[in-house]
Amino acid sequence: MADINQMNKTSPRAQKSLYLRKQDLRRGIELMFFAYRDFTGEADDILSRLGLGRAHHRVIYFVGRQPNMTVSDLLSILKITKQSLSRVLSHLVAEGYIHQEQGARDKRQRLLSLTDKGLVLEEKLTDVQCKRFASAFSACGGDAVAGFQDVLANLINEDERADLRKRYPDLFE
Amino acid sequence: MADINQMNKTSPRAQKSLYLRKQDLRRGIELMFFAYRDFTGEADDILSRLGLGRAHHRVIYFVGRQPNMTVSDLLSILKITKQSLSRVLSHLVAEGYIHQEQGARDKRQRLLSLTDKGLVLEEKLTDVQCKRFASAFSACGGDAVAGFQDVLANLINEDERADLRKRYPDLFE
DNA sequence: TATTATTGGTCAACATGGCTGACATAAATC
DNA sequence: GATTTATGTCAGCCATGTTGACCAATAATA
Repeated sequence: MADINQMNKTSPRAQKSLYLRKQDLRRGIELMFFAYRDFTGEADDILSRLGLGRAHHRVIYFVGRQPNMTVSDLLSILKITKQSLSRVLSHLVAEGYIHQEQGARDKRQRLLSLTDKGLVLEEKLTDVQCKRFASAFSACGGDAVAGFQDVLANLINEDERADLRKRYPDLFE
Repeated sequence: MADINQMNKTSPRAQKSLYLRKQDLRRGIELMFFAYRDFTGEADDILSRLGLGRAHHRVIYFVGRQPNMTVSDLLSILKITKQSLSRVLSHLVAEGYIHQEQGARDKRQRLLSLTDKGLVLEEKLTDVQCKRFASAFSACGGDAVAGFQDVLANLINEDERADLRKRYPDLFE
């Protein structure tokens, strides 16, 4: 596989679908890199001014999305160790962004939710990211958005996709 | 903006395009998070067994894509500090993944290219990521791929997009 | 030619956010 | 009563970003 691009040009019979050529797959890799970087950039700036990082953002985002979730829930979404999460979560609780209360059914559980302060920050962060998406979506139209969602969903590991489908039924339409 | 979803349901006159509702924008955020994590996961595993990280991957990838690029070129693509790059790049040179030679036009420049060892690793890493894209693209079809590319391109900062268009004319079709 | 700007390297220090391992505790469950 | 589960905590390591300071070689220019 010295040069698949070359192959595609010189050997019509080996021609793949237009979107499965090596150059198209590489474009996917590159677009993901650049888009993800800019997608997170603005929020990172806001966070850094507050002494917070991207890890804090993830916690705030997912707790905001699903109030009263447990630490376990969060761990299985973020797929990091509890020690890593603990550091970030403790900080957010200490700074008053996150409120935790004992679970009723299982008293060991800490049910996590955003405080008012946390909610304000969550809205601010989600807002800048949503604006970016709104702008991109508007520029591309509904069919492109559907394709975007479809491809991203299929980039997710299959088992993880099944888990997510259960947890967030509306994530995949 | 207590609850835009609620608003969309209860106030038909405030209804936005189907793909610009808050829930759709949030879906974009979430899909990006999960897809990016899994997109990088396999490569990260390969790299960690070699004592390398994602930062090394980026260098290997972009040097592989554009041999004989300079350190400056790489810095403006990766958008990290030269000190950060230096650490990673020195390591890759020491480990024999990257070859550097003095620039002919400007003797200060180090022109970077992959060694045979570097090329082997680059192909292995690119291959696992390309396979993921090939699988996702196949599952979704060409229209979805076009939409995917279109949306990602529009998520990139406008000025950056212009720069990229000059550097990699084929990145945006 | 002398000065300035560019390209790049280096050293030191620090922060974030992953990781592992070990151990503690309370509550639920078998 | 014993075991499993949910969670916390402490200690340390590693990768990868940051800033600031400073140096050297080369290129461009006044």
